[in-house]
Amino acid sequence: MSVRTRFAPSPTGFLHVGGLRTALYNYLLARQQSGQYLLRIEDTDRERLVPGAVEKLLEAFGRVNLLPDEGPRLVNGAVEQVGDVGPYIQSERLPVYQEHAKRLLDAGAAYVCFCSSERLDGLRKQQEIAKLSTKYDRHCLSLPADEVLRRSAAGEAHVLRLRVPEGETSFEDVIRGTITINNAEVDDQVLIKSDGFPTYHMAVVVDDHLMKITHVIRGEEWISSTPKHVILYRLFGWDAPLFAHLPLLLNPDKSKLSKRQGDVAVEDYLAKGYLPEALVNFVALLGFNPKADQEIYAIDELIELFDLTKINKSGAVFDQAKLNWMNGQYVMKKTSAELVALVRPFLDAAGKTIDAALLEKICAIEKTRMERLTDIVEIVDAYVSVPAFDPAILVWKKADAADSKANLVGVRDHLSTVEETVWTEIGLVEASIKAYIESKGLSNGNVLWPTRVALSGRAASPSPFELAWALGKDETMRRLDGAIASLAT
RNA sequence: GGCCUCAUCGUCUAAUGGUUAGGACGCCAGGUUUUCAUCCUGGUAACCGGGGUUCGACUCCCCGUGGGGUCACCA
Repeated sequence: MSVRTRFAPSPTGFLHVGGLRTALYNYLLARQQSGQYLLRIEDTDRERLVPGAVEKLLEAFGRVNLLPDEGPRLVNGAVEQVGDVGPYIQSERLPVYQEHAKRLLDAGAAYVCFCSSERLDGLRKQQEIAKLSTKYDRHCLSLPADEVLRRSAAGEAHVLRLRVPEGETSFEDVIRGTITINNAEVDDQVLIKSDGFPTYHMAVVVDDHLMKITHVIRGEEWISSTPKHVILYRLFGWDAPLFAHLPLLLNPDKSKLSKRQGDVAVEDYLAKGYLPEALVNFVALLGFNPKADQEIYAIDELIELFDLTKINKSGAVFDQAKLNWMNGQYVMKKTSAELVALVRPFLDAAGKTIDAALLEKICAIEKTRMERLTDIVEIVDAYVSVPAFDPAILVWKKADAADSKANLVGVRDHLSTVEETVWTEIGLVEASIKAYIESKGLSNGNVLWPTRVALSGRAASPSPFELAWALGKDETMRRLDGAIASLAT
């Protein structure tokens, strides 16, 4: 039997980083086993519908390269669905749930309940005061069939509840082993709401079975409701899939990762200049460790090495500092041309226009200094025009103003006579300046420090060779002249 | 509170009865360099507590403690 996994989010309008990891693991397993990975939209809560949410979700999946094999897909901006077991959007599957609900009802495995939310609230309150577990009291369990018929025919609001059988329920979790719970702890869960929509518990079981899902990989918060699902599988006479409940992603204070303490949406991270592949790599290692001594993994490696049984049981703090480092690793590995393309949108957004050739040179030079793509916005300024700076920083710690000025003049004069081809390569600029220094019997520091500051306007910057190469002859000369003029003698 | 669940450096993790408890991020120090970044070297820092089992426990069992999840006509 072919492995089929699925990611089944409720459409909130963005992709949570925890969701990204869940989707990723589903994807990795499916790819590794040559199976299918599908996306299902769980939009059975009409009150929380977010317009355009599915489109946004698919767009995010596209950007992180985790588009599903089956399910909704974006075609020219519109949502279409591909696959043989659709529809993949639950609100389009109502008849399916109704039909299965009827099966349960006919078999006596579920019952109609007319209790108002007021009564339920009151009941819950009483149980809390009495320190009892808050469960439905089966008030409507034994309603006569004719009364049920009469009241529902009269249009009285009602729901369908699962009749939890006696005994205990256990299931295998690939990550955690056997989990057992006494059915007395399980509530008579609502299966079909009064608006005719199924609850998550009903829909997830019916859909996972009908969609032939073999592995349910989802967050740890679902463990406690899994017994309900297992009971439903049994009542339907179906085999349950394998369950794998992933550890939670945590805030630095170990609470469940939340918006309050930073960004949680993949879209936010991309907007902040993180690369999709870095984000995927980072998130893959939160709760999973393929090799123990390797941090950077290409997606193909992850596919090859992924192993559900190696997933950790405890929650993982989402550590921004390590994400930053990892992103920097990925940025460094980009070619300058790739970086130009990646960085452009951020410059555009900041309203900065810059010559393509210059930008590519900047990328080549600044790559190792960039942690996020947005860093480019600041970096670029110093190349477009010299930042204002205190002439005092032109003076190297082991020299004085007169020496710095003399050396700047010397470098300027030397560069003004140099062949044009020298400006085409960093190495040639370097060789030329170093040959000049040697020929005059000067020291590197005395010459290079002021030259570099003159070109960058900053105490810390790339080397003067890189700067001169990037800036070109004219701008280099202009900056040297400016620095010389600023050093009054 | 009931139920479920988890527990190795600050953080992400390796170790599946015998290791000086390893790696990575961060931090610190040194090297290279005109400076910064990169790079290289080194350092800092952990088995939650108590009982067992065993010749021997981070590893197995029990209890405790602490954390988390969940107790909706939300997913």
